[in-house]
Amino acid sequence: MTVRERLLRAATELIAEKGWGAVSTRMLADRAGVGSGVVHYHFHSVQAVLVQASVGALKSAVDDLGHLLDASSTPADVLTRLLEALDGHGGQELFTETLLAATRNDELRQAVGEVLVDFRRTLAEWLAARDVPTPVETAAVLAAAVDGVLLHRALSPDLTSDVVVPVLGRALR
Amino acid sequence: MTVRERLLRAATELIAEKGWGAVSTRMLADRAGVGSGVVHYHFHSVQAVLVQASVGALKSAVDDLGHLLDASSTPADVLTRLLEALDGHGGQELFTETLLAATRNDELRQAVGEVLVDFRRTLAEWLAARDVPTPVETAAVLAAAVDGVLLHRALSPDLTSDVVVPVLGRALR
DNA sequence: GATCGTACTGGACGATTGTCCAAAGCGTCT
DNA sequence: AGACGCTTTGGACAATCGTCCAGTACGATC
Repeated sequence: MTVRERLLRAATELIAEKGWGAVSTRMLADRAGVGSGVVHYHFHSVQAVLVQASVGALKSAVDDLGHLLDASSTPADVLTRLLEALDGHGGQELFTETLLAATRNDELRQAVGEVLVDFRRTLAEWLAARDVPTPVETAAVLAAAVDGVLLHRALSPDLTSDVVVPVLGRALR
Repeated sequence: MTVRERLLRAATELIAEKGWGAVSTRMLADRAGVGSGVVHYHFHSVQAVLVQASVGALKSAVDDLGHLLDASSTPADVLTRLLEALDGHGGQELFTETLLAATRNDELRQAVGEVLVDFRRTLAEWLAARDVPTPVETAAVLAAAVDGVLLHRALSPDLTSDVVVPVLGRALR
């Protein structure tokens, strides 16, 4: 793994652990096992590291979600896999932190917006092919609802797939 | 308004604007229109201001939501009002930031957890009285879904109540 | 009018921040 | 061997951070 990749990896970990606003140059360098100056050699600012790392993680997660949809047959199936996949893929905090940071950073907002539109379109097509009513609107709300569930799950672990899937499943009929 | 109250108000504004980790002593004092030393006169740390302010805002929002439930008759009605109320009540960012911070602060986690349990119980009772299936689980998922919608709405303003209510409404039948 | 306690100010303190840079390490080519 | 370019290091720099504290302002009490 190159130093650049190690820095991006460190960024995704630290955003989830400490929060977007609490990640510093030296934290990144320490976690990546390099000197502190190397951060500004590969990136032109700390914010740039965070943006590239979080957008990269978001894109790779949405890619996985695309493959996941192909392998799913029922709405309950896709909900279960969706929750599992996002949970594993860097943790819920990373995505929430990124969405929140996108609220305050125009460049990030645009990049995240594109990824989100892409995901909603893929999901809407899947829903439409299975005759779910109002697929476009349902996909948009579903994406948001899943994010909310991941966030709440961090505080109340009893919000398992067993609880979530039947309820959200009712919205997919 | 007392200086203490002005500081708490400033804290809720700044958490939403800048993010939990980016609120500083002098920011708080400036926004409240007081000298910088006064923060540690009324509170024993900056974190304490943020915790008290965010928990207070959360409690008052949940209180309003309780009254709101009394005035609502249909599930679609309660969804619409819920989204409106939370949107106005300090903005979506404040609540998301608070939930995220609760992930990293034990004292805050406990306080937020209690408020959340309280809200879910109230909502579950309302749902049960209207014969919505699995009211407890539905209330938990609904609370999470609404939070997710508010977060996504910050990035894609097209996620209006007109779009959200019909979809989530399907989960309440 | 002197004294007292509460509320508040503004600056000091050491630690940490983002950014930049001179120097050094190191493989490749002449 | 020498020169070159890419990568990395560790420290310098001003700015800002959280916290603390000596000193001031002011109404209430004696």
